[in-house]
Amino acid sequence: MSKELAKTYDPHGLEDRIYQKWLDKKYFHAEVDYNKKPFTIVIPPPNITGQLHMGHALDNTMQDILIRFKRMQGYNALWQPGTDHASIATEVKIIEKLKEEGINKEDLGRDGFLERAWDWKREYGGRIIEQLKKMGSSCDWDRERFTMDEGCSKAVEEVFVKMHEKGWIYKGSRIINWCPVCNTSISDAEVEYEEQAGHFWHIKYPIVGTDDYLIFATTRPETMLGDTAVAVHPDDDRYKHLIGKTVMVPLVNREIPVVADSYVDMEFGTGVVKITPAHDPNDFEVGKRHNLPEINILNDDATINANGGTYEGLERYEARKAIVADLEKLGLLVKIEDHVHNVGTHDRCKTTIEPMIKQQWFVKMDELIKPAVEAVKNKDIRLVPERMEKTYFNWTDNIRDWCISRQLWWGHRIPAYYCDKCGETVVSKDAPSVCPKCGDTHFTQDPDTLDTWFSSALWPFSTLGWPDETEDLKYFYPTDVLVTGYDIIFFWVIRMIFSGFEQMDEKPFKTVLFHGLVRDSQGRKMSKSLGNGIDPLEVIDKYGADALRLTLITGNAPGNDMRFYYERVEASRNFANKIWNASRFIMMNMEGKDVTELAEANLEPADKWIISKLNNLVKEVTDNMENYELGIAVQKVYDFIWDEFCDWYIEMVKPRLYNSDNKESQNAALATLKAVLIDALKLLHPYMPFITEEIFCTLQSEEESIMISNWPEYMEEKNFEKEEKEIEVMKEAVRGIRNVRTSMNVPPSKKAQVFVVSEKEEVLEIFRTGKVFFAPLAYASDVTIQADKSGIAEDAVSVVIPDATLYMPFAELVDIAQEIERLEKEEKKLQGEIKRAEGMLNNEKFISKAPEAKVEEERKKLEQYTQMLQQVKERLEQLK
RNA sequence: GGGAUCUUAGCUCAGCUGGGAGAGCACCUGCCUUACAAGCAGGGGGUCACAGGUUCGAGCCCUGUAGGUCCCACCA
Repeated sequence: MSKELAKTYDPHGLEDRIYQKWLDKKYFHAEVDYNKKPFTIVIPPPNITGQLHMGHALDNTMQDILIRFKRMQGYNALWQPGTDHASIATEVKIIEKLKEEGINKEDLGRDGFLERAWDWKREYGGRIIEQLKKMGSSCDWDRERFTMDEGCSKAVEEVFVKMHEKGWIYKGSRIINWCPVCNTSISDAEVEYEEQAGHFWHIKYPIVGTDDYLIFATTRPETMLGDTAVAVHPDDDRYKHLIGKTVMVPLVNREIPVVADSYVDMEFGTGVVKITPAHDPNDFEVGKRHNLPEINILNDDATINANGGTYEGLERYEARKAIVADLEKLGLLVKIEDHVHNVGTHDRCKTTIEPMIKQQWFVKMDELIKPAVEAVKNKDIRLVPERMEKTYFNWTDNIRDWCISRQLWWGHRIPAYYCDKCGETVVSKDAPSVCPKCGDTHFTQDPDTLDTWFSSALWPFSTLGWPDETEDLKYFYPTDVLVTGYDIIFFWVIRMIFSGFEQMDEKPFKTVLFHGLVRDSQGRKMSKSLGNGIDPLEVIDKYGADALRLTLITGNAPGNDMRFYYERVEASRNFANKIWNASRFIMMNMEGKDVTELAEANLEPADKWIISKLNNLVKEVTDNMENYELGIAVQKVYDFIWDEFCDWYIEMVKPRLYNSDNKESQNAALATLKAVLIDALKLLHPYMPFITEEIFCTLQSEEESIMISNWPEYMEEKNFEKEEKEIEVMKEAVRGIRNVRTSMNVPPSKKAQVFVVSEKEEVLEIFRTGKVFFAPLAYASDVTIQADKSGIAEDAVSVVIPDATLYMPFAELVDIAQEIERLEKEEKKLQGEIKRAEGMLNNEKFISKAPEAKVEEERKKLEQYTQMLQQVKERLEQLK
């Protein structure tokens, strides 16, 4: 007894059942095997705080498609999964949760807090993994990793120590971006600039020893508390004489010099800039050049510190108000202008960041970045789409040292120890026992943790066992493709690349495939605050993972954003239903019959036609997929299955199935149906893994899974050009007849006799062979095939196709005028085509410059249209 | 300020190295034809943003213009 498919397609239950089977069978698991070529993808590790969103759904669908494709092609496919500790994002979440319990992190202390964090990880870290499974992701879950597990931590320490020894990781006092809410430094990449309406305060500082003033404009008047100079351009005639003089900072009464620096733009504002080295990156540079003192006026929470004198304790914006008011009282405020400017905010919490000078750990970038630039430049690493290279180089060309220390608790603690006695710094994997400088044995570890991207940067090799020299590493590294959104090029992609070259002396991956953002139906970013996010799990629940996956891939080109709405999911679901029913139809017809293998000798033209079509499809789809054109590839499979296979082939073959007299013909049809369906399912499997598996296994109960079956291959012997052309003629004839019938409002129930007339014997032969299916498709009561028009009623309706004319004499009188009108339209169309072809062929330059094949093609078309036009004209004359 | 990208059917988008404009949805007409009404058959609808240029030939290549989106820089 063969299994049966349920009557209607319903993904519920089916998908979970199948996924469990795959897990049980260990199909996702990959082991080193030198008999096979490896194909490796490392997952962009989702945050443990995360919930699956559409971005994940797209990202993982793409990866799964590639992995399944390569697995079927015979590669040893490894999809390495895992999660990211996401230091700051997670820490913020945990703090929020603690707040609900009325606890703040300091109450718990570092160890207590970390305990809670690990609890969190255990509780929620697995949630997103379960959600990825719902998508059908064929990750090797036996290899699941976490950026803070033992191995990854070991890798982090190894890199830190190594790079420190090399001098590429250093501790320094530099101006960094400070988030006063998260209370930590952040890297340049984490600063998001946001346009804000602000003001320009025009302020004057008295010039010492004169009654004169220097006027300048600032967007942040409160920083005047930390001013240590004012700067003018050295060539500025207005101010040249003041260089070297001093001005008085009001309110704090500090005398500061007027310095000359070409950083000042003479054209902008008044040409005078106040310099606050401790709170502005540019001023910091100016300060360094002129040896200016750096006065920090802010506490970590962005309140004014003791250096702010009477303003101490005020929050930064309160201080601003107070200072402006006080300046006004002193008559030092000239005017206030509206001013729109970009304000740096922390990408996590949107707080306005505060530039501050702090001791932090940095990664020196200038040398490190070189091989990463080179690799992309010489295409050793391929970015898809190529235009992403511009974004990439834009970053690498302007790179600054990477601030990697964070004043957070959740993360990799910096492996630096300070001698309690002499303060000596020792960087090492393990706590040192004796101070190399003073011999003391007491150390305190650096309290800071590392930027979360520091460990993600090592992900492609740390997950394969590095720093140990594992077999996995030797075999699976470098990985093949990285699939990710273009929004994390700077955060992650670049950092993985330079880390790969530095640690492994080899690129981390050969190709980076970028996708865009999934937006809502109006093109807006899906976000929590807008509440416009569509939950992928809800979509899966309603329509199934296959439908969701197909929706995310169709019509989507690499690197482009896409819009998501339910109508598209429905279309995908409908396609699933289509395949389901076609398969059901085929199985019903196979029921109780011994369908043999395909044997070319028995095949009829229609069989060869569809086999040939499929054969070409295999080639095209494989090519597209190798080129990461996933959207194009699946579109072709969709068209083939729906249009060619279902709407044409199945319909062509029905008469043979229903007529059991000719067993051979029936068997050939069934064998073809089955073979073509199976290969089509295979092509579709990477995109819609569940439904294809279900049908595949039901169709042939001895096969255990489509996901470990062989990817179809193009075969020259399956190319039947002659039959392809023949069937196209038949299709043309059927379409022509259907058109005419519709335009004349003839209902399908009303059959008509059809005469096929052609001077060409081979054309007549095509129709003789295909008569069985031609008749029902063309709603013909009877089909007569002959070389001339004898016996055909004068007023029969005619359809002209290349090399043949079809006639339909209807019993009732046909409206001759209408028929003439229709034929005249046809005539006009053909004349247009002829004119076009003649135009080209009469062009001397076209003949001489266009490729031979193209010219020949046009000649053939011209010939054909001329012949068809003649037919139409004859008919017209006859009717008139 | 620099850069990327988009502008194609009513809507959302494909369109590979230049060689007669496509899909899905929506719309109109006719069909419950024994796989499927989540369907079948047919249909309407596009000076491919605009202006130049290169070419035998441009949706595709080049230049410019307009509008949208995004990234980077951050003139205080």
